[in-house]
Amino acid sequence: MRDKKHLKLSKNQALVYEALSQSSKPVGAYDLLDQLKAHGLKAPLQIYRALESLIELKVVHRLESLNAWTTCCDADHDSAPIFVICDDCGDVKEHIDTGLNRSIENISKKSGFTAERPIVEIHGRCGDCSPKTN
Amino acid sequence: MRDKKHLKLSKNQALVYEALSQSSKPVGAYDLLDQLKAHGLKAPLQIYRALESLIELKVVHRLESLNAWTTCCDADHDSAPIFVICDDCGDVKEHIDTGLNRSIENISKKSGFTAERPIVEIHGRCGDCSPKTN
DNA sequence: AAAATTAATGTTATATAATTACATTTGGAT
DNA sequence: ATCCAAATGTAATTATATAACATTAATTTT
Repeated sequence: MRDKKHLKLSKNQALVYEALSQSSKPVGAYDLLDQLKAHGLKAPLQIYRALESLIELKVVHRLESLNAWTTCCDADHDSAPIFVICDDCGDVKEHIDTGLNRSIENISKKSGFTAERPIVEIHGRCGDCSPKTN
Repeated sequence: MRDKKHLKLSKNQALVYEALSQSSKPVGAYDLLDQLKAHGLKAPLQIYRALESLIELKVVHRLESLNAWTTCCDADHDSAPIFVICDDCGDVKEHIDTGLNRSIENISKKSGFTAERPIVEIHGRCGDCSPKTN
């Protein structure tokens, strides 16, 4: 999102967005709640609602395979976000790949399907965590 | 998996696999439990354990974005299973696509990543459920 | 500025999904 | 027959997410 800086977020949205921004890794809803209790938040729903609107605004993504959320990279988001997840160190990187997007379109077209929310989460080992070493 | 027929499954594994086979859609763990109570199963863990081993055997997949499981199609499973999910009628189809697999490999290679468990779940509308109609 | 509307919040309770811990049984290998 | 690994049984608990209802804040319309 180009104008993350210019977004006017509500109090809870801003708190949740801040917390996600400051984490190097995706964060779960209850972890967010724990952190934000210091700021007066008390109930899971406050977190879930903030996350929902941040996703709507396209500044946050949910990682389905982790039950966790992360801030969006700055890329064009008509295209599918691709997450590469190291199961060893927990590092997660967001990618954009035109080839993969084309494949999704091809697969959809072939079957008369309309892709609206493509989920791509690639689990494995990052370069720093040598594969097959646990 | 080519020899699904020749798999020797344990009692609980067979029950869960049967139940999944007979469903046209992915099924949740507690739904499976409800169905299989008639056959004597009583606790969630019996379901989760059976599912775990069936995944190990590569005859069942978990759909991360649905918290549900489905039987594997017959395709080659060195490649990533791709699920196309209609959010209207709930229909789910498994695809194999060499292009998409190549993309995953490319993305991985570029960043020194080793892909071990690629998750691709494309949500949208199938041909029968006209898009933008809800 | 008052009224109307929409978006966001607060709180409690509940629903849904998955795992931990511990004890026991079964099936196949040696 | 003994051993070992895999599978099972059961209860309790943890983790994740939503429903329901009441209230407040912000924005738009008049």
